[in-house]
Amino acid sequence: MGRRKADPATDANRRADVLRSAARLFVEQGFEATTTRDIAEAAGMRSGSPFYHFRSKLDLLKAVILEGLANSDARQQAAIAGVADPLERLRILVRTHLASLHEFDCDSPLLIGETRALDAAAKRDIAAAFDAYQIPWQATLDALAAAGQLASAAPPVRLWLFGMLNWSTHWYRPDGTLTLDALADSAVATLLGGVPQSHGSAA
Amino acid sequence: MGRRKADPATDANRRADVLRSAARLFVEQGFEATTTRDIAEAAGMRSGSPFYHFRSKLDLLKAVILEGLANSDARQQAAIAGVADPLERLRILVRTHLASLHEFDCDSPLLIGETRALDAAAKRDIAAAFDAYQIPWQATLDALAAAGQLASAAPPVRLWLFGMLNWSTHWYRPDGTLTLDALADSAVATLLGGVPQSHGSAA
DNA sequence: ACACAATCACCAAGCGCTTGCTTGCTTAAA
DNA sequence: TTTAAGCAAGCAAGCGCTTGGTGATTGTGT
Repeated sequence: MGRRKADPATDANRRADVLRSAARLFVEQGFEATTTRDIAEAAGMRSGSPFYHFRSKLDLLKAVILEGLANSDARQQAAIAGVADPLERLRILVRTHLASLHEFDCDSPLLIGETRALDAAAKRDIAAAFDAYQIPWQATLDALAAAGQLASAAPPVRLWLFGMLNWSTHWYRPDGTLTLDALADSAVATLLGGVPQSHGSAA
Repeated sequence: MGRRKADPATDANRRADVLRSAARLFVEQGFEATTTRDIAEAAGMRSGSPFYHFRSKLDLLKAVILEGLANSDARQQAAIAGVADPLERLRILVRTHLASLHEFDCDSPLLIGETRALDAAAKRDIAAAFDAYQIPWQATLDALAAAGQLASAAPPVRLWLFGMLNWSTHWYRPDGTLTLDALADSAVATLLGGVPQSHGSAA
């Protein structure tokens, strides 16, 4: 029994199934705590089959992170397209970033912070992709600083901002009362030091 | 050959040696990537000996985190004793926190973010200790908000702040040009939205 | 149109190694 | 003599990964 389904459209996406199963498990329990058998089972395969699509578990991790970064970048570009106001752009960037972090129903989640196991070469590739991801952020921060809405847009500010947002995976629970919209507003308000500005609902 | 050294003062601290070796390795390579054999070797023991002092690897992790939290709390309390100005208190809290994160030459480092492997009971104990650690922070933020130096001291603000600082383990390199003092100034300035205020040196 | 080779995607089985942890014993100190 | 602190050896389980084979699909020559 070589395969289960005869639908070629489904068959062509089996590699993507492995990728997505791995992504979800890596998010939920971390890279090291996830076994390749877990991934295979989640994708409806036997224990050795993921290695037909990926050379090693580390290769799989690298692919998951790069694909997550690419998808997040695409969503981000689409979201800020045509938005000129830097403050609105910042809010959108923050909002989509939080979505990529917490709504892993979407194509593929952001998995920064799980790169420790990777070798230097893989880290470099991921860093390059992340640099591209950050370009609109720095531009927006620069614009805000030029407009006097932000005291400084020096590089550490961007890092602090990403720290705020990325660390939210350690405490934010999507099933709680705080929505991602409210979370985004709060983050932007905290960074800009102003009074939280709600968008359509009172904060 | 039951032991190597006959110095009783040294002997009494063998358990602490295991603790410290584990702490350093957990910081450097993460909990899951560190084997109990690594820890034993770092402490100058055979592979099974750590289990005389700790029931399990998870028990060891819990002890490491709790001791790191307790030491950091003690350093923090000592640092802010007698400091009345809330802005200066914030800077000291941030500075000592960054030191606990990055200078693991000190007694025992902060190891938040490695709790995933622990069971619910251990997580509760650690959360309780961390709540105590956060008390001076919230008080200081409240004072700053009352003084009009901070727009809001609502709970998420404290979480954003800890996110900023804790995430710095992913990018800050102590051997770089940026000192911990400058880092602390930058973080405080970013949070308060003002111009970075240097303490004794130009920023 | 049809035989047939090649290929794709996967399974069944398991290999070699590492892991956390245990057991029985030993030595120095109290 | 008893206890504290550790060693030497190893066990059972689990790990990433490999191997050889198999049915379905695709491509090719006639």
